[in-house]
Amino acid sequence: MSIDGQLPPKARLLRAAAELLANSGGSAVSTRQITQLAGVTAPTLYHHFGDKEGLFDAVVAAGFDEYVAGERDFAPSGQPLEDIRRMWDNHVQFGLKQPELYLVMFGNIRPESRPAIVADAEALMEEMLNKAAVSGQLNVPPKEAARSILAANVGMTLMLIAEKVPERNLELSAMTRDAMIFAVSTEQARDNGSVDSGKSSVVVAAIALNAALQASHSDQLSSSELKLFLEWLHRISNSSTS
Amino acid sequence: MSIDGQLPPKARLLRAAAELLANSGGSAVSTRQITQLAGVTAPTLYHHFGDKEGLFDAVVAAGFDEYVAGERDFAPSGQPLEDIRRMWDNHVQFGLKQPELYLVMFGNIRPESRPAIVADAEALMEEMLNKAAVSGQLNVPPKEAARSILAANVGMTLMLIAEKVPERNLELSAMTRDAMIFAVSTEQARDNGSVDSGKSSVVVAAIALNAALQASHSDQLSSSELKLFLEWLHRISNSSTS
DNA sequence: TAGCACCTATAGCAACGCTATATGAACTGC
DNA sequence: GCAGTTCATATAGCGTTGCTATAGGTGCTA
Repeated sequence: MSIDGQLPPKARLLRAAAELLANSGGSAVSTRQITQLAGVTAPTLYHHFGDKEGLFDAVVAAGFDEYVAGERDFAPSGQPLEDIRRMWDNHVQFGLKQPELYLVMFGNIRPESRPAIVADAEALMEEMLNKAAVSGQLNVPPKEAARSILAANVGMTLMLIAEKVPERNLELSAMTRDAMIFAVSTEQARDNGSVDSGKSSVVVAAIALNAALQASHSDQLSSSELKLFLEWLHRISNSSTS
Repeated sequence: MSIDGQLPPKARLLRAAAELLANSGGSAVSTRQITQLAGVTAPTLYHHFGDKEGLFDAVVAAGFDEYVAGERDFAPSGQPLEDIRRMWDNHVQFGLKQPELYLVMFGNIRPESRPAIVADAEALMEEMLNKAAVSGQLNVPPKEAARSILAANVGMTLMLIAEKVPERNLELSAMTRDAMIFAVSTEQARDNGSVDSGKSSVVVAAIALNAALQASHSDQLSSSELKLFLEWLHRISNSSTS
């Protein structure tokens, strides 16, 4: 009933915490449980991780690597918006496969305090959306698009986790996913065509140019010029989120 | 430093819990804090509410009444989908105005366990969507639509709560809201028209009829006939969430 | 061999949720 | 008017929680 295998105590603590978390069924996990399973006494935990939250952060960081690996594996299909769809589904699958870990990562909301991991996940999605923006497929600045899509993605995943397994309806996720992607994409990026979103082409072009410049680190302008130029573009881009 | 006013201990406990919750800033609130502020000893709490969660449930129930009151005040505009928009905004405003209470209500997710309050909020939205479905404005069964919209609504609200006040961007909420409503509505319900969702008119009609029958408790069919009929309609309706 | 980090254990603190038990107050039936 | 019952609150304390002051052991370098 303990984790051995000649591993150093730090690794044993991490493994014990992850294992207890995965099998906790949602109820709390105590430091005493963790240290006992790791075959270690209390102060060892605090020596290596500072406090309980530090340990959980470390577990989360490991979980995030796995999460990112899943996101990146699917990435380059050449169609950025298609990649966003896969990202969404991968996010949901990650949450349903490891609900307790997911809840620690994305379900621990506190007012005015964004966990680092959420910012990372958002950056990952923004990076992908940037490619869509460069090719003029985005109706909205990538940052805002990423934030909205991820919020809906997290909300949907949390709802699915809260539901009993046989009642989980992944079609709801698919519908919401497509609705969000549709909302942020330009008409030429859509299959069904013929929707006038009311956004002028200059705004779309500004969004695309903004994204392209940030991605390419162009040398054709001095850094101060570039800074001003980017700020100007940023203002135009943001005026699109009416 | 205590709540008096000749109120009975039960009411004082409720008020103390709500006040501490509102000012906790996200950190945990202990039963000892609550009972001390209420001017009462520990067993009194357990006599009236069973346990800590029971007390919080009672606080949440009171908060939910306030939430429902806000939702219902805005309700009957004659345009159900417009009412859904207001519902969404009201939900977000409620969350931003009382973030701690909101987090207890909607942020306490545990695997395979849906809090009663979520089901209530969903029923409230489903009720409203039913009106839209009756008039043929819904592309998707009301239950599924309510679940999806609410999931996105909660996700967006949680994201906004986690952001620092000056950085909260309500336009993201508006965009996501419109995207969700757009996704579940039929073409004739949309302002921009001319989008073919690929749903056949018979499916939309089935959804509308299904909603109308459930709302009216029609007497024109026997209960066994009605049951079979509803099941049949339900199957057609659900085939629309492709 | 001496000294020095590094790591782990012994023992225990304050705070937590909760409860077994007892006492007072209010109502009920005769 | 009084005993019996029920409701409501208090005293005191249990077991568990996250965390730490302190000390001892281990392996490396000088």
